Amino acid sequence: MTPTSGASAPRMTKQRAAVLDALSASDEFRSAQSWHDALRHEGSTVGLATVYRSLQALAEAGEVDAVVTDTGETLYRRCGAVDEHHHHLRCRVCGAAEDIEVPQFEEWAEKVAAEHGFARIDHTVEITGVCAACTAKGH
Amino acid sequence: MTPTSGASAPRMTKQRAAVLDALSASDEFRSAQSWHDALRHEGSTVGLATVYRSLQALAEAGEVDAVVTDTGETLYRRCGAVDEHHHHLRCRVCGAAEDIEVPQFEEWAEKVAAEHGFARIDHTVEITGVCAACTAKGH
DNA sequence: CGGCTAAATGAGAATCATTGTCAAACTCAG
DNA sequence: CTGAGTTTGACAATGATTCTCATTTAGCCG
Repeated sequence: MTPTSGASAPRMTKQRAAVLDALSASDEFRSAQSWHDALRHEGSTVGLATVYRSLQALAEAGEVDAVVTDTGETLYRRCGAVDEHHHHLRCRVCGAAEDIEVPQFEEWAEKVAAEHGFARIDHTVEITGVCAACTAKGH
Repeated sequence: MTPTSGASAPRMTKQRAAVLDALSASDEFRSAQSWHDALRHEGSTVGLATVYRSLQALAEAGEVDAVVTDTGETLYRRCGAVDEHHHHLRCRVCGAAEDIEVPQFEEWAEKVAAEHGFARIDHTVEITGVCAACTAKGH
């Protein structure tokens, strides 16, 4: 247990590296299963469970964004800018996503939460709609 | 199909009434399964599938709020005020929720979406934290 | 550098919430 | 009251995610 040392870093295995690599190669939101497919197509033999484990670990470490869709699927994406928390505008037809910024939202959230006695705040802001291309197709 | 008539109102069966009733008796966020349990304890014989169907219908009709937790479970709660769209501040330890209002958020969302060419906007704003009571307990 | 031990992996079974199926029960219009 | 079309309920099916466990591997020790 070595209680004196801090949190131990996870081992760097080739499959964990592969997941990290795949994430870095694209900045789309994709499900764990989808990332797994991508890895398989690149010739990797990673198991689905391993992809899930890696993704979860990365999400906890704050290195990837994780959003839960309304169907219960969890989507992951490399978190480009660690320096600033941002939000998303997602097309509910084609899935395309764009980053957006919500000015003053963080401060506002902190303030309201404090007023209600809440601590350790976290928040989710997702805006969904139908993008121009999909609207043109009649959606 | 009767294309001339508008959307037909769903039939009012005793099980649908029971679901509505249960929802009205409490304003907590609970899962479909949890509501089903509650109904069974009240002596109702509603089936789980029926509870799911009713809850979905109500959510689509805007009569109940539905939020998806980070574990993929969908929680439902009677929506007190139909007149205004509101958001929630939820304790991630004990589940308590309070309604909050986000001034100008709707307009802001519309504007940003329009700038990106998106239409038919919808949004989710959830703030989670640890409430005073739970913080006191060491969480 | 070779060995060792605990952590990580992979294949598939298991789990959980939710949805689909279909015959039987029920609502509502006439 | 009666018929036609909905809705229901029991249970199977699905789909995503997690667990199990024997096997492999990373990283440390000598």
